[in-house]
Amino acid sequence: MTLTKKTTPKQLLSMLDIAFIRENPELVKTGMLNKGEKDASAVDSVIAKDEEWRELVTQIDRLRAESNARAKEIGKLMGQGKKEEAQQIIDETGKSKERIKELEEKVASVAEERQELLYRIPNVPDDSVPVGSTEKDNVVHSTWGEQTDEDWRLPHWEIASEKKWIDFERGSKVTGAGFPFYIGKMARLQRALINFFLNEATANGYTEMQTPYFVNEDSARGTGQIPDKEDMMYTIPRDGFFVIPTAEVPVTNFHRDEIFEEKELPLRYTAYTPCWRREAGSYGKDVRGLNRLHQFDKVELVNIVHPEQSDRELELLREYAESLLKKLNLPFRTLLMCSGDMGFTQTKKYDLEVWSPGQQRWLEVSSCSNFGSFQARRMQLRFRNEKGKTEMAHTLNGSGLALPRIVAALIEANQTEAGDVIIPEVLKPYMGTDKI
RNA sequence: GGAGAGAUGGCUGAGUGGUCGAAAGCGCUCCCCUGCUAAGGGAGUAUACCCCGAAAGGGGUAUCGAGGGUUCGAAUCCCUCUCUCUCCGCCA
Repeated sequence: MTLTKKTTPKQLLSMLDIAFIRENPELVKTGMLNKGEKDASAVDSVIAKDEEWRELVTQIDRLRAESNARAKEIGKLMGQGKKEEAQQIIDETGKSKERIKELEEKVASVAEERQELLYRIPNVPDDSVPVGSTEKDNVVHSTWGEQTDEDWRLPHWEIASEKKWIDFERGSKVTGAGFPFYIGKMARLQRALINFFLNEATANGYTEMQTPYFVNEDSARGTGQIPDKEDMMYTIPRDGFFVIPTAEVPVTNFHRDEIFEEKELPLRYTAYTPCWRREAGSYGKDVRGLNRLHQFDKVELVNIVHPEQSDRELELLREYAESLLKKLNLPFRTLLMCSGDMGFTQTKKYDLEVWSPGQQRWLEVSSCSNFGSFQARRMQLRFRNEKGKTEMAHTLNGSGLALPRIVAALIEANQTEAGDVIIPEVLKPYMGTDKI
């Protein structure tokens, strides 16, 4: 692994490869429209702007080459003591300097315009992604377990408040809505799930990490939270930090500006962190109980892989996340997200939704995504291929898993009519008890 | 928080205005020699972008923590910022 120095000046940051856009404009436009963008004119604009940029760069490079040659000649003459001849060349040089300066200013502004356009172009969906506009167009990839429907089952917030397991009111007092306290056995259950998920991940080849919970602006940009999802994050303006909305941000940025040897791939990391999300605009039944919080716990999985492996890796990641739900014995379904519902940065995405028998609805507990080279390009995360050339790696991530909705479903699915909650087999060693 | 020192290529580390993208050593790759568990000789070994070329390859520009300035010319001089280390203070 090689650490390169600051290879990501902002004006060079791109998301899709400009060369790829240039060569496949129609493909990129179609992808953009399928993802629900209103128009795809940014594609033509960026190609035109890039053309302009390249012409300017060529001009500047030529002028600089001339200027460098003159400076070298002066150096040589000075060394030989021919001061007058040197002075003659110096006198001739003035004008080209001004011209270069002028062009440099121009190229900087053109580069910025080009970059702005480039940022607006989303990743191209994979061929296997269904074209669609809303969540209704998502395809059910598979389902597992029985979707129970029994009248006596209570929603988790009723059970939890009855048992004094989760205190939303005091959470509101101490911090605000969406910041609950977990108490007693429920705190223990959280800890049990975190340990279970981390142990499963490390047993499956993931390297465990503990990460910073605040990141700087470059990192937020690297994984695409900026400018795409800036409003999702809490900020610490005084120190210029962003509070992480997911461990994906610090973990993926861990290798920013690095070049790997091909044999070092794939890299697999897992990290437990709390996640903070502003969730502006949410309301109603969506935010009831544990359904949507401003702070929640999650174990995240991140893979950095060879481009040829990423399709397969996404399936492995999905199967791994599904295996956790099976071990917890929680019925779920897996959705293949349609083009319009999958987000700006992904090429393909699966959502895992667990069945909530107390609420009679599906709750998303994991999202497994392939980003292709999109994030990698932004972060300059590369490897040296067999020809010795540097190439962008592919990145994937997935939740494995997010806790609150697991807890919700688990409480509701495992409640007995006597009012107990049965602990799933795999969690018993962590809980030290059969039921709570 | 106070005081000081520093930031050069994968690593160590030279270089205080002129053929410096950067000495030397280490590491790594390839070749040669030898033949014995180790050594010797040679060559190569940063990243990004632009131009030419079908390609192989060739030409050019930029980068010595980041940004700006002085100069015909900056790793070297000036300014701002960031980070690291040492000492003091504080602290889980």
